Amino acid sequence: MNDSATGLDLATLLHTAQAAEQVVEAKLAVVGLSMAKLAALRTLAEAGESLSLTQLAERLSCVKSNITQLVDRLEGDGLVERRTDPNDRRARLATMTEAGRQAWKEGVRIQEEAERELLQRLTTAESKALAGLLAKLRRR
Amino acid sequence: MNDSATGLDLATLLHTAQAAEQVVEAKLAVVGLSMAKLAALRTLAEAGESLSLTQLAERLSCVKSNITQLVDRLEGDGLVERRTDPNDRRARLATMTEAGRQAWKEGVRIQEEAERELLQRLTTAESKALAGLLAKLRRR
DNA sequence: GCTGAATCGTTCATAGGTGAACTATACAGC
DNA sequence: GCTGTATAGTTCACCTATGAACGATTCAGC
Repeated sequence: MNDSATGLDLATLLHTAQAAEQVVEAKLAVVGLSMAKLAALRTLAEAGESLSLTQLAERLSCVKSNITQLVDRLEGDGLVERRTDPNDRRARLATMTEAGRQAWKEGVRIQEEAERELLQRLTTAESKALAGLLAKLRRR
Repeated sequence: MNDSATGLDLATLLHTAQAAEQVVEAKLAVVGLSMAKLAALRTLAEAGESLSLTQLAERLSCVKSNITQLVDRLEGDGLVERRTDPNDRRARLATMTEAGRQAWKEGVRIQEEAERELLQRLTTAESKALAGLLAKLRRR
């Protein structure tokens, strides 16, 4: 309706991102994962050690109550365990189980494949251009 | 982690869209609206008449159960009313109230202003380029 | 050592989204 | 006219996300 001069609006950006997300989400669902769960597993894997729920919340850029629920679901799936922190009795440490490590590897494989497939539609130059434009939108 | 050659990944696209959405969402929240609510009001306004919940679901590209809840909230806010359809006793027609029409106008104003502010960071040529790249990603 | 402020995780209410199951109604074909 | 199937909307269970309030700890400063 607006900006007919440029052809770009927020709805387009949102819709494109959402569509891309749903493609990946659907592929991950086959192995019982979601992008939220995979992001948590990846964070734990990259940390190389257990993380408190607060650390997890910081690294995933979300609030603590969200992590409480996400770890509940991951624990229900047997991918993560809550352990007590010997140094701080307030804290709970999220620890990946062996099943969690397997799910993480499989999930990363699926996600990277889906991503490659999606970005294949753009040439290298186009990908660079898109990355630059998105960075400009994100600034500040 | 991957595609270091292009600098683009799905996370970047998702994050950019999400950040832009939150900016608009925050401004709409000031007048008690959200993008979901505004989209429903806009759809009713553009239709120029009452729409069944199924029609609303189709035009908003979401499932019926979502519309049930969204209209519940809009009705709670006094922006929309559920009326009976004289031609089909199964259907309920979502009708904008006068308050809904006011909220729609105000919401559109806020959203367009936020959008203009955001897209100001790009030149006209860049906007066109971005629109084209997004369309390429969306195709199929 | 005690006390008050900060931090940790949980719970709750709210918001937005999905899909499956259900009731009520409409309608085509016999 | 009846019957079976399709459609309309709701409810429910689930997932993801936020923010406020809360009990349990920790810890700085006195």
